[in-house]
This record gives sequence, structure tokens and C-alpha cells, in this order.
Amino acid sequence: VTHRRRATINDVASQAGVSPTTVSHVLSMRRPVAESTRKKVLDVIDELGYQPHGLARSLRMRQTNTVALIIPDITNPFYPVAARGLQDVLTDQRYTATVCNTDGVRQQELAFLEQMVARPVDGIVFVGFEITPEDLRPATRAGIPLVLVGPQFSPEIADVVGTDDRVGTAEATRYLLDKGIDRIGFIGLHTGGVGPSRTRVDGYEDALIQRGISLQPELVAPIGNYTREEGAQGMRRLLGLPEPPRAVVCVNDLVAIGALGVARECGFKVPEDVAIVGFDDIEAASLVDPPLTTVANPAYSLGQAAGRLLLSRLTSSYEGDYRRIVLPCHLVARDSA
Amino acid sequence: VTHRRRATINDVASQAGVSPTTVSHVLSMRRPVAESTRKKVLDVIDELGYQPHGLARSLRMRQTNTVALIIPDITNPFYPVAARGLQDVLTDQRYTATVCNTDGVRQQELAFLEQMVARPVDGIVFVGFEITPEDLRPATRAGIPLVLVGPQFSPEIADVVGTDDRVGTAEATRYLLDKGIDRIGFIGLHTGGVGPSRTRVDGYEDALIQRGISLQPELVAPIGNYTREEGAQGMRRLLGLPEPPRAVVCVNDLVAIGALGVARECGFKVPEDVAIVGFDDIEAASLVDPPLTTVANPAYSLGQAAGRLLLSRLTSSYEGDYRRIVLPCHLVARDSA
DNA sequence: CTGAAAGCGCTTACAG
DNA sequence: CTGAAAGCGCTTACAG
Repeated sequence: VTHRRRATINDVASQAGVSPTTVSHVLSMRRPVAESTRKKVLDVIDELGYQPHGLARSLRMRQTNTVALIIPDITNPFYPVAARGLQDVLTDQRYTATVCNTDGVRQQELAFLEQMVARPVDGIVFVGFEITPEDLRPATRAGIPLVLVGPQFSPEIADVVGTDDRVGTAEATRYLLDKGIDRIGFIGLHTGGVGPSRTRVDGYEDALIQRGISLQPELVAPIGNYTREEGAQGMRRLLGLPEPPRAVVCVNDLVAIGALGVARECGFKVPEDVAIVGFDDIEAASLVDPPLTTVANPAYSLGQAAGRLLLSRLTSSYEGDYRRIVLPCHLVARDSA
Repeated sequence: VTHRRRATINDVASQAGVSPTTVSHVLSMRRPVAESTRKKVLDVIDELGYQPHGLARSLRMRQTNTVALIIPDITNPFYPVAARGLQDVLTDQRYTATVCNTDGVRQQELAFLEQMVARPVDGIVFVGFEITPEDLRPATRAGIPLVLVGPQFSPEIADVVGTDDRVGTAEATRYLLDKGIDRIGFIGLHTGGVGPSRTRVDGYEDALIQRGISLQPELVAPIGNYTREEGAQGMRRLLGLPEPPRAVVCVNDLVAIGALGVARECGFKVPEDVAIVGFDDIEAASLVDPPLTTVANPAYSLGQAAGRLLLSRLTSSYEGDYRRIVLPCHLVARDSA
């Protein structure tokens, strides 16, 4: 346990016989320093193992090089990929990300937002389910750039990135209709706030309406979380209907995989008796039996895009209008539908 | 874009007609404040929307409430679960985690370690592949508590948590031997540093030796990364042998899933022609076809344990010897072996 | 080419 | 019950 006090810039200065000002400048190179003193200072820095204290520098420079990533749950396989996209972009500019899991619970979303604003971080990437523009006030008031992730947001109060999932689910639904199936269900209308499920349900409805098929409310199964368990539950409800659907569009792959399990348990053959399509194309989608037909969601690119939007305001000092980036998604036809 | 300057403790103080000292104390409750002034201060705080500046507080209190999680890749499904375990423990004590992806590259591991020490963070959870005790000097010198994750570490320089995977792979190997298979391969000896693969190979060898079966070096396929692709490659090599193995133990599930795909491509039936067992029991393991026999790795508990070890030094000011927590793992028999 | 001093926004001995 | 002042470790006008 041999830790002596960490060396400060003053230690370096006195040992090198110069002022802290000069030490600071040899490090930042923001003004010329005589070669001889520069060398001397560098030697002492090396000898003492001096490293500038990041916090002190941040306080002074009003810049922390830290960004918050607020998501529902890193354990949901969509987010690690998005997080990686974000981090790869941030790392290039020496920014790091603090990740917060909210479980999509409004109270937690608000708490983390406030905590991150208080710290403060330089920017926030927010994947919020229950959040409304009003809730973002703390961040905007503090002048902290924000990127909202989700197709349901409009760029009124922050930059926005999202997937064009309304078109995506519509495409998936049309794919089913084209197979001659017209009794199609949907699992995953979020019982809580608005959430991204709204746009996906919309796409599903778009396709049906476009083909002149009347919407049947009982074919839409709401769930509280986007997990296998809830997907299974939703599927049980749908299959328990007097006249069960012949195909089901799911709000995401996890839910679809849950539904898949239940279908088989209940003796339904997939896709013959009931076809299933997911959303996201997580790694597991291609691994289940049968491999899942799904809509590929460009998670990594989404994370990158969010990072770039943020960095444009942090490092390129962009101050223009809020922007909206909508990434296309596309159907990946496999065997479950 | 209506952000006025963030209110400081001085703003509150002057507006409330008291000293910053008093404002600080009504917030920290570390000394009594007259009820009337307390109320007055609270009102002003509310009015101005004042929130203490976390950085300033951290600098003064020498405590940042931030922990670094340094891992190879959040995209590898083992880590999100471990990260969640860690974060759930941290959140209770108002700590947050910054996550760093090193891709298991030594240079990156060192760079992030240094960066986090410089910040500084209060503690570090390190899942290092290429790291040696020497490399941790920057952290220990700075007196920053460290938790090393991996079965290959001994608690000489930091607290350690790991899975008993030597015993786990031995159990898996014995399971195959008990099925009458004695030509068994191993995919995933890491070509780079020591890494956790060493202990898993050891377990595999333990079981063979125990049964008096001689080790065949050509049956051990080294790979550079623990991915599906590399797993596939390793399997191709093994199946290309003049006398291919009848079963394969894989360093983790991703590798096993890669191997599974290749086996089928090459016309081998699993488990009849070649049995496959993985390690970790990630979510996808139960979803592939056939469902993977694997060794369950308690990722979430591992993350929790790491968090608790860290917090014991950060909040309970434990200063005793370094501890080592080894969590048991167990075989989950499914259909691939 | 270099330094003294102020200040980022807090907390906490010290004093009354 | 309360406040003035020092200090956490930096950076940066300002001055010479």
C-alpha cells in the first residue's frame, strides 16, 4: 500500500524551479517555452510521474470530456451495439461515456438526467421511453447538448436520431400480407408512455389500412417491457383468442423470441401455423430455431450518429438548428415468416 | 436556446442574505441551521433551480463517485450482464460507471487505465486480458482501489473476482468422457497474452489427464479473439484434421456457436458426429439449434461482487488485505453434447 | 521568454 | 447559530 500523495503541478514547478504557469504551458503548448526549461520541466514530470488532475482541469475549463448515455437496459442486446458505436466515435476525441440503466422507468430517467446535469457532463445521449420534451428542461437550461434516440422524437428541443421503423414495420407487415396472410397481430404496444412502440404499431396499421384490412384492436397485445417473458405472455394472449392470428409482428426480437417459444409450446408450427417477425436483428435472431425473419435496425450506426451529433456541438462548436437523422432499416427474410 | 448561467452557491447565498457556508450546511446537514434561515435558503434554491456543481464538490472532497469499468467489448454478450450487476450495486450508493472498450488490446488497456487514473475515478473494475500486475502500478500508486476480474489473477495487488472455470471446463470435459468420447478438442487458447483461456484449457487438460488420456497438441486450436468468426475458423481447422475430434470444448459460447455453424456446413451432425460445449451460458446459448450445452458463468453475480469489493473500500473504508472471490459455475446440459 | 494572481464552485477548519 | 478565509489543482488573462 505504497501510495505517496499524487504530484501536483506545483510540485513539478518548484522542483523544476519554474512557475506553475510555465509547467502548464509546456503541457498545453499554448505558448512557447524556452527549450532548456521545457526539457527541465519534462524531466521532472517524468521523475515525479506527474499527470494533470482531470477534475481540476475540467472545473477550470468548463469541459469534462464525459458524456452520459442514458438507456433502459444495457442487457437488452440492442444497446450494447449502439453503445459501442457511440463510444468508438467518442474515444477518437478523448471523450468517455457514463452509462445509466433506467429500465425505462420514468422516475429513474428523470433522476439520472438530473444527476448527469448536476455533475455536469458535456453532453447526453438519451434513449427515453417515458420522457417528454418538458422533462428535458434541466439539461437544456444548463446548456448541455442532448441527443434523443428514438423515432418518436422531433427535433424541436434537441438533436434526434432514429430508425425509420414505421416504414420498417410496414414493410414487414406487407411481406406477410403478400404471403396471403391477412389476420395479423402485433405484440408490444408499450403500456406505459409513448415509447418507440407507437411508430412500429403505426407502420403495422399503415400496411393493413393500405390494403383495406380493418384493424382489430384485440389483435394488438400491449406489454410493459420488451423482454422474452413479456413477449411470451403477449403471444399466449393472442393464441388464446377464439380466432388467433396467422402471423404476428413483434416490437422487437426479444419479444419475438419469447413469442416463438410459446407458439411451439402451444403446438403451433412456425411459420406454417403462425408466422413471426421481429425487429432489430440482434445476434440471437439468426440463431434461434427457426431463424427469425426480422427488420434490421442499424444499432451501431445509430450510436455513431448520436456521437457525431453530440461532438459537432462539443468540439466543432456547431450551434445551428437541431437536426434529425433517420436511418433506414430493411427486412431480413429468414425462416420464421 | 435560453440558458442563463448556472446558479452557484454564491448566487444562492447572496440572494438569501446568508453566507455560502450556511447554504452548504443546509444542503449537507452537517451542522444545525436555524429553521427560519433554512427555509429561506431552501426557497431560493428552489427559485434559482440551484444544483451543486458535482465537479467542484468532487475536487474539494477528493471523491468523484465515479468508477471505471474497463472491458474488452461491451458487445460481447457476457459483459452487458456483468456491467449491469456492477451498476446495480453502484447505483445504490450513487456511484456511476464509465465504460471503456479495449478490444483486449494491451495498448488500449494501458491507455484507458492511465486516463482513468488521471481523471481520477474513485475505483476501477478491470477485465484485462493482456495485463500484468506491473501494468497496474499507475492505479495502485495513486491509491485507487482496483478489482481484477478473471480467474487467472491472484490477490496480490488488488481484489479479485473470478469464476472457477478450471473446475467448470473440467466438468464439461468429464461429461463428454462419460459419454464415451475420448477424442476431444479445445477451441480458444488465446494466441495473445495469458488471458482467461489458460485456466479453461487447464480444466480441459485436467480431465483428460485424470482419465489417463494423453494430450494431443493438434487438438487444441488457438484463436486471437473470442468471436463467432474465430470459433468457426478454429472448428474448420479441427474438422480438417486427418482424424477430427468427436467432441469440442470451446472457450466460450460465441466461439461454440461459430463452431456449431461450421460443423453443420461441413456435414457433421451435432451432437452425433461431433459434440460441442460452450462456456458462459449467454442468452443465445439456449436459442441456437441445437441448444448449446454449456457451463453457466454467473456474469451478473460477478459484476455485483466486483461492485461490492470496490464499495467496501470506497464507502466502508475497508483497508484490509486483498480478497479473492471465486464463484462456482455449473454445467447446463442441453442438446449440443 | 516567464511569473503572480485571480478564479472555476465547492467544503471545512477556525473563530466568534 | 453564523461567516470569512483558505484551499482542492488546475488555466489564463495580465504584466513585464
